[in-house]
Amino acid sequence: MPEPKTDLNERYNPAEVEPKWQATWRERNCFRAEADPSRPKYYVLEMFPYPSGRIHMGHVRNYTLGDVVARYKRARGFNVLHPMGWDAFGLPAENAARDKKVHPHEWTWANIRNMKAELQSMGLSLDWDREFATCDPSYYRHQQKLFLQMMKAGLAYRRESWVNWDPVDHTVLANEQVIDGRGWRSGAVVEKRQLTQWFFRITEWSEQLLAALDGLERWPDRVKAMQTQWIGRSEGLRLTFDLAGDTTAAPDGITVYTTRPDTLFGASFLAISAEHPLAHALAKNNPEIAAFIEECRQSGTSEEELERAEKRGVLTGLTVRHPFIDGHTLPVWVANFVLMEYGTGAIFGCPAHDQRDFDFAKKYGLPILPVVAPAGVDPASVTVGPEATVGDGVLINSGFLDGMSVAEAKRAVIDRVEAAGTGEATINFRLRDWGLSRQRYWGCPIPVIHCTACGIVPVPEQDLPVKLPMDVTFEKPGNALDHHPTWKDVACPECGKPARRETDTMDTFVDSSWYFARFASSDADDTPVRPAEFDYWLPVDQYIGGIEHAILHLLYSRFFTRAMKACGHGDLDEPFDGLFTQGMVTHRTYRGADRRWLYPVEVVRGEDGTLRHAETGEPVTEGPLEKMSKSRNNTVDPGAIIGTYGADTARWFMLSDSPPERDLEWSDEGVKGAWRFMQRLWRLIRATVAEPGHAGAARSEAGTTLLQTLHRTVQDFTQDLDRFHFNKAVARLYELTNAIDRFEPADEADRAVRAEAVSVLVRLIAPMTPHLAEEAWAMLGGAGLVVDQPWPEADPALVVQDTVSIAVQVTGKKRAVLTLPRDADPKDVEAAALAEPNVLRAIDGKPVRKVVVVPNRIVNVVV
RNA sequence: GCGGGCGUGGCGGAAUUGGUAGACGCGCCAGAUUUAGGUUCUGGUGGCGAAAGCUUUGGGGGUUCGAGUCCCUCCGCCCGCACCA
Repeated sequence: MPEPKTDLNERYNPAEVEPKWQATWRERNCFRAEADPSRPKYYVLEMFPYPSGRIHMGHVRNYTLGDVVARYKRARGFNVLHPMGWDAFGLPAENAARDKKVHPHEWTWANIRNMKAELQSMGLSLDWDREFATCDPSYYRHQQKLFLQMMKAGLAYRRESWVNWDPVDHTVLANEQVIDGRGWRSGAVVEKRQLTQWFFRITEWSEQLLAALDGLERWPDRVKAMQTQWIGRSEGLRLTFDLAGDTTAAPDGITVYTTRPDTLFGASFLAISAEHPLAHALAKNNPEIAAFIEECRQSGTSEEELERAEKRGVLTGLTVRHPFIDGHTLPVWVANFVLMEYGTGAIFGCPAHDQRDFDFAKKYGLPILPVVAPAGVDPASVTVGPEATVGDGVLINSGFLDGMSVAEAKRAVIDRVEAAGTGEATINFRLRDWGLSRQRYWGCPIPVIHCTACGIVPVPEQDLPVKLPMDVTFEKPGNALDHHPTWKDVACPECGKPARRETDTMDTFVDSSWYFARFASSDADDTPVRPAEFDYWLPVDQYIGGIEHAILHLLYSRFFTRAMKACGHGDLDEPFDGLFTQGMVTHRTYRGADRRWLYPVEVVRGEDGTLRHAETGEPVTEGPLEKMSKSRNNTVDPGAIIGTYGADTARWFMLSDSPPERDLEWSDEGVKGAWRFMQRLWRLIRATVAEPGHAGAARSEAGTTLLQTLHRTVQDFTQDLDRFHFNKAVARLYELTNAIDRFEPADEADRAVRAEAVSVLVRLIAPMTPHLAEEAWAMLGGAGLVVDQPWPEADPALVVQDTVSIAVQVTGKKRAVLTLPRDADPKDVEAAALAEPNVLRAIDGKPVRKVVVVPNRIVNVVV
């Protein structure tokens, strides 16, 4: 027998093993994907990174999850597409240019080179041949082409509107990019400005974008709920009130939107937004209104301020006629709580049944007339309470509506208004068109030319791409394209006279709205996407990324996919068939004596258990778990972890313990645990290689048990991978490893069983720790590479156990556990249960009223 | 306020349609190996109890032979949206 002791103590060395297998995979083009209609495809995609310079733990988690799926599906026989690229436009490059005097182009490409090397050290099964960066003209020229096609189709257009202006980043932001009144990137309080901007007509598909959410069965409910809310569909009535008396101020009347037409008889005023055109017109001759409008503009829009803000308004002096009550008029107010962006920017107020109208009426002494008697309240004795009542009930004080339910009354009012021709039933959406103009240099140029004679002229296709000029400076704030001395000067393509290029660039979310489609044919020169490859690879079967894109990127991509279809690119509505949103990677935070944030590596735990600074020895206070971020200094560098422990350890730790959709706490102990397991597997594999055994002879009972454990593990592990239960899958491999370790082979046949178990274990673990698996596969003498091995199949005959343990309860309390043959006769099970001394003691001579026998599970004796 | 989700040991977390609560890992305790640290191995580890046993899934109630799981109710936490008419 060989003496393996010294060999066994030899450590697994990832620094040597991992680059070796990465090189082998690369040399053999293992992960190159080719469209092949004869094979089932599987498209795995993780949200592509912004090239900030370094990868962070969030990337490691994201790409580990995706890589497990990609490698697993590959072993299951799918033709897998698993590409990677770079979301490379964006403001940080311009900030770097300003601060470090390096051109955004240089900065970005240097970052890409660095991050690519880091990603490659993770051993991801990526098809790098399809790589592209969105800042490359070979990508954005196609985006410009798509833009022009969308313009032609009426899906991209230019108009003047109120926009969100970020005073720090000096650019406009889309509604989706304003979070609680602040810019999503800069955090600056957003201002309102009136500018002429380019928009995508996302509202074209409001209804479809909402309805199709139902069909996205493999999307998290949370994300669908957020998009539903964002799209914000409501059904109501658009109704025009005519002015009473002099109608010159608004000859066409004032149109309001309401979802409660049933409460029309309870209306006591009309209110228009301070941004309403009528309010602006009236302000010209009414200083009070002008002052109020100015005041409204300056008041904040943050949640907190709105909470405190009082409902306020000024009278316009106008009155309108009630459509159903002859001779009844309502005053018209300008009010601070009416939004111009929603509905028509005007409402009728029914104080009894809307809390805001109620507050407003209280303040200004307006009538509050209840018109809905809540269920269970006598219609004859309805009183005005301290709050508005908003529920269902029976209509009162409402003429022809009296006695109807809310739903019936809504219908009746709509019918009558439509018959009179003063309004119509309307479906209203909260969703606004997507403003895509950005006053920044480092983005995709919008390919149009402004000509004083011809207007807006698209850049002719043969002139694409409109490239960014390289000779730009960033000393002045604002748009470097605008500051460029000559770039914008161009001859009009139509009349040839001097004209001016559009200097706005596209929102970087445009770049990421179709990159997944480009991956299907990233080398296509003449077209954004080649139809055959688009049809074969799309949709993405499994998309993986952070929840922070629940609305932004995921909604824009759904719009873009429809827009591409409308422009003749593919026949697809929904880009992502399955979506998985991972949790964040968190870490403890630490602060030094002067409250400054400390890096985890600066902190040590002393012998007395207290935390101290590693160098200065000053006391350190431990803060809460927070998302890893530079502002908290609680980041851990993936490069350092991979350098010390190897990529497989980092990957294994990412998959262990925490379910992938939840936050994961990064801890040193956890990483060490993962590292120990890598070493343990390594020893097990070496021991097996040293004593492979011979199959054929009759195996021991313990050997059979091990085989059964093995096949059950294959079955359960596979199921866990299918369900994204990676933490449970990891636990099953621990259990299998424990079982193999505990197993003491009695003879050559047993050793062969162990060798078989280890061989299967290596194939199961390969998607998670691919380098170790590859090295082990080679040592075990497996043919070819482990990445090319088919997925192990569980033998149904070996999955079932011969014996089962059955708990025996007496009136619900466990008193004994029986070990019996599987599927034993219930009568025999009952008899065995009633023969247990512990059971008899618990029965204590009382009459047995009933015995419940659940086959192979439990017996409950009721006394 | 509206919408989504959650509450299980010291910690992360397991528990098919209701059927042995606490798998697996981390941490901790004890022992062995090692010159020592580290590594590795063995055993233990929800709580109370010497033990038999009792008790335990945020609190309370219910349905059931049987509830972490279903129903009612209360409490607490997280996430998203929000003057959306």
